[in-house]
Amino acid sequence: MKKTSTRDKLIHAMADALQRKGLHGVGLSELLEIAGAPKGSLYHHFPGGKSELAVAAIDHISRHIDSLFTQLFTQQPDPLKALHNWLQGALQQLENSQFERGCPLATIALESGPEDLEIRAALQRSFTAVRQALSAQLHAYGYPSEQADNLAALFVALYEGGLLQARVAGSSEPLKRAATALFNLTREQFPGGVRP
Amino acid sequence: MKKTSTRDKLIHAMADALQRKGLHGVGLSELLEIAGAPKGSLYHHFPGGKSELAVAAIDHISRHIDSLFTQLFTQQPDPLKALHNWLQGALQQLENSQFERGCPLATIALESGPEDLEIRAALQRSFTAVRQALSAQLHAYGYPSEQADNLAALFVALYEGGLLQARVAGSSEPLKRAATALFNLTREQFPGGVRP
DNA sequence: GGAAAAATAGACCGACCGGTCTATATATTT
DNA sequence: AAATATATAGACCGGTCGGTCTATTTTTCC
Repeated sequence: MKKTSTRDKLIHAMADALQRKGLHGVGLSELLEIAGAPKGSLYHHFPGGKSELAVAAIDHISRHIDSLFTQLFTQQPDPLKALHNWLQGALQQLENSQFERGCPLATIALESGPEDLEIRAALQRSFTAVRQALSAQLHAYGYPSEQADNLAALFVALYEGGLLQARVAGSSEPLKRAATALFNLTREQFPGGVRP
Repeated sequence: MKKTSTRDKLIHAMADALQRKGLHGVGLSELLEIAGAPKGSLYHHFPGGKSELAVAAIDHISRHIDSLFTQLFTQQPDPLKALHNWLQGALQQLENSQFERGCPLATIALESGPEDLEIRAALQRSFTAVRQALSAQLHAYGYPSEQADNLAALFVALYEGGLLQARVAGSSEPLKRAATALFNLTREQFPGGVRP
């Protein structure tokens, strides 16, 4: 009862490859083998070829992050604790994959140039959405919207920069340390001002 | 009176390419054209080919960062202010290049897999050195060494994650916001405990 | 100035890249 | 069942990839 369409298998294969090695790091042949599809299918579903598939994968990943967030913030109403869980999950995934699976969008974000218009647009949409979702939660928690925006950007930076460092180090330590530093700092400051 | 050796021109071309497009984003032909060197010279100076050149470029970049740090921390004894200047400089460079030049090591850090042994080792050395240099400054400023290590990792994450977000956004805003958030937080906490 | 070493030069190579094209099979619709 | 989309299949292509190899020039050193 496998219902996954060829199209979805291609998107999934690309998404996985993006997380592991980035866009330039995967060849079409590898992608097709993983997806179990012939070349004709790829260009039938994605006439734009590799980059159109990449855009579809980015959008897919973006939706996934979205649903992950709503889940996290529902389970844990305190957004700072929810963010802590988010980082924990990402770290878990990184460790379970021998430090291969970091942020699924970071690599292509750095690989892509200004000439890759649609890829860039998709990435921009996704990152903006993440920051907004995060900021909204912080704002609802009590942070003034300006501070919430700033803190959202900082948490995304912690996620990206922390995963990158952990990947290079082959150890979770850098991310854990960075997260500890930030959470210690936030613990001493509450939305309205100083701790009661 | 141009004294730059072919070897150095190759390293420089590679370093620039790594910052702009990463390792897989550049071809040897492009590298050679920029450096104004023939293929024979490349394989004379770097028998290991592209990846050996990449390692040399990483080491070069690492030394550059080192000297930049000593300069920054000499000009500005307060390490937090020095770090602020560091981020400002990186942002300047990003803006001046139409958001093409981010961290020179980040892209290859995400592209490289566990099979790229020497590249990984070079990256690991470099990132570890950066965190250590930074932590030492914070420690000398008064932070207990544990906290200094944590804060160092957080600042590197801010740099990496902030530049990545700014690059994707085509705007300095995300990095500025993240930096503002972090500096506001640190301003309220001093090494020994709470502000006097 | 002549031998040896270092560096430059670029033709050449097989492998693989992303992409196109035609043919066949499978649903879908009438 | 016939007709028509839709999807699968993979041979094929030109271009570029990183890398090798031989020949020549330049520098170094005695």
